[in-house]
Amino acid sequence: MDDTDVVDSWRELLARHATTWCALERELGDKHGLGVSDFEVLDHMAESDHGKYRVQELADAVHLSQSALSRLISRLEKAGLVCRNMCAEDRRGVFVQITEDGRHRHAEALPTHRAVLNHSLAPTKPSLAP
Amino acid sequence: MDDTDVVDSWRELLARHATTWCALERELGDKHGLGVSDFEVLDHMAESDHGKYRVQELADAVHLSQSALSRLISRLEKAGLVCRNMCAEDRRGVFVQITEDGRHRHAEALPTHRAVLNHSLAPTKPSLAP
DNA sequence: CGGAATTAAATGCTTGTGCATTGAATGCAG
DNA sequence: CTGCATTCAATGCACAAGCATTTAATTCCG
Repeated sequence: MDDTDVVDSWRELLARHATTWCALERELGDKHGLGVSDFEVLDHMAESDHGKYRVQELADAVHLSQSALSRLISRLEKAGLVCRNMCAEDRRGVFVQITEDGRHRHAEALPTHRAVLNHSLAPTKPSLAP
Repeated sequence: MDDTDVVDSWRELLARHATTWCALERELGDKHGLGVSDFEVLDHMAESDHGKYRVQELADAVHLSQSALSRLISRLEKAGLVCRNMCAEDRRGVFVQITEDGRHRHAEALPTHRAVLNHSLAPTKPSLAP
């Protein structure tokens, strides 16, 4: 049994992750004033129409801790991209909802996001070179 | 042209990264008192015999900024796993070298590292199920 | 040779993150 | 109904990471 395979693919994963994340951070930050996690959250919320999410749900989606997400939401809320709503059935829970501004910013940033991914993730996907 | 492919593979990459990184952090931390980046640096230095590396070189290897690595080295140095040596040819440069203790800790942690990778990264590699 | 531009690494500062705790609301058992 | 355990989200706290700056040594060019 050769661990080398796994180690290699882990290293490659790390490299791809670092490169892409970094590029996203730069592009999204410079052009739209968003961090990668910010975008990821908006992206998730923009996907569905109702747009009501529990904090923990979002935390799982973007692979952040509950506390990190709580603060992230606070920042987005302050920026007006998201709002918190009391949820009637369970009053300790909170519904996070994307605002119109949020949808707008997300829509603006989306092409940038896709572009970076295409540029940064494409090379190793299918072999394009004949 | 469908961006969905790229987006999906990015999300999968994020998920794999988060899961694996998290597991490594926990296991390496609990069992050996090492962070993932700590291990990554030691792992890199343990590979070669001479074991002399420039700071920037290591920074590239583990995908961290130069400043982050400078402090990381400081921590490892304080822990006695690594030492800094003046490099004679260029006196602003620094050679970082793994110590015997460092090699020892690395050797101890290596099985844990491999185990986590095998467990956490295997599922999606080759299809084992017939 | 001497001064300007460059490079290596360290440090000040700010920020995002995780862990642990807290506070509030719910659920469950007696 | 009362009390205890559980759950959701927010907050205190500590820390690692990146950016910008600093300090020191080197290189380049006149």
